[in-house]
Amino acid sequence: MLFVRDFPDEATLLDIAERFSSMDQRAVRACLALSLTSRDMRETTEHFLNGYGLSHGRFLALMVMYRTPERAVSPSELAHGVGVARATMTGFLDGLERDGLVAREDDPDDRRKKQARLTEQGVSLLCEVVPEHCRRMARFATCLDPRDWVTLAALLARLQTGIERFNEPGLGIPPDGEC
Amino acid sequence: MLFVRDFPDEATLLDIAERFSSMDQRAVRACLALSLTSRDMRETTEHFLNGYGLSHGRFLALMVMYRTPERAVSPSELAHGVGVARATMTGFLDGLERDGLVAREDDPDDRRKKQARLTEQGVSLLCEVVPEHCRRMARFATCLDPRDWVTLAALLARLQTGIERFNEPGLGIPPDGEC
DNA sequence: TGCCATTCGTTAGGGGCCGAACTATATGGG
DNA sequence: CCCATATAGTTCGGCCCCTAACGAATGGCA
Repeated sequence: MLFVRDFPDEATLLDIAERFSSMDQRAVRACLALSLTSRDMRETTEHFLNGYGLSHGRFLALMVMYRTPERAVSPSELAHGVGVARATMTGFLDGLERDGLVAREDDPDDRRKKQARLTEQGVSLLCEVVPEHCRRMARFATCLDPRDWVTLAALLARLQTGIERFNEPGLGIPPDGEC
Repeated sequence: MLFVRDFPDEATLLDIAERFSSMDQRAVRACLALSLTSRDMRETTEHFLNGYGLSHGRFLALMVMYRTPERAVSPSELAHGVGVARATMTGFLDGLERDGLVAREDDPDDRRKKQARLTEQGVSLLCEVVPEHCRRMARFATCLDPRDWVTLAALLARLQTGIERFNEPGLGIPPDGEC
């Protein structure tokens, strides 16, 4: 959680880690790996999408619309589906509309609402991106065999519940002076 | 890599995951967990640091200076140590200087350079934050026993090398039409 | 029916982060 | 000695993402 995250280089890392005599080196290394791996997964995908003029957030927005071609989707729904704030979705849609991938229309039933709809251009971009994206993911899934994926998920789940405990009342651990 | 990241809710996730018939569900779940866990670790730390008026990046910058009290550190070194661009470090230092935690001085030997130095106020803030931070980390390390931390690190390392392969020449996998 | 709480999308403003370009300085080779 | 090149720190503009606040519209309830 300290160094964990933006990974100064490994040497710097271990140097810092030394100070945490109370913390297991193995945990430090794993946390570092966790942070790095997550970041790299994200960056790789982002880079792939950038090649098509998309960011990850924008791509997810398109995917949510793509999922339900029969009906248009409101910005709020999109925001919820993608996992960003409504204000953020406004920005995404501004960009997507500017690029001609999406059209915003008024909702005839509720005059507060809008509806976002993929344009033909948007659909054809997805037809280009999605299959390649699928192939990449499928390939990535072969890094571990199914048993290991399950193990990984289980370990992560335990970390997650550990993190949740942090956000509960602060069961104090006796201070140990300095680090 | 697709949905992996900003975690639309679990239901949406699995809904999307269905389309990837070629991809193992177990891998999808683990990737989602990976993304979520990393995000939560990060957020928890960030929240803790915000309570002291720090962001994670700023905190790391302070820590890099704290490590070598005997000599001042240049912004470039700091940027490298923390893992951000030089331009980003300029912003951090602006904030830290404004808050009186850091002083920027000219380097007497090289007039291009500056030197960043913790002020007394900066040191005393760290004295307040670091011990608590250590306790938090030590507590977090107990989520898994050492054996499991090692397992986790090993699995993540395998993922990492898998990701690296993505950035190499594109060994094409035959397209499979639609997803 | 009239009013109030809620929801909609948006705007404003902030922080984190980046790359490119700029200025000042340093340095090595001709 | 001079100039090309490299490096330092900064500035600028951009994207991602957030919260807070807003006006417009809605819907439930007195």
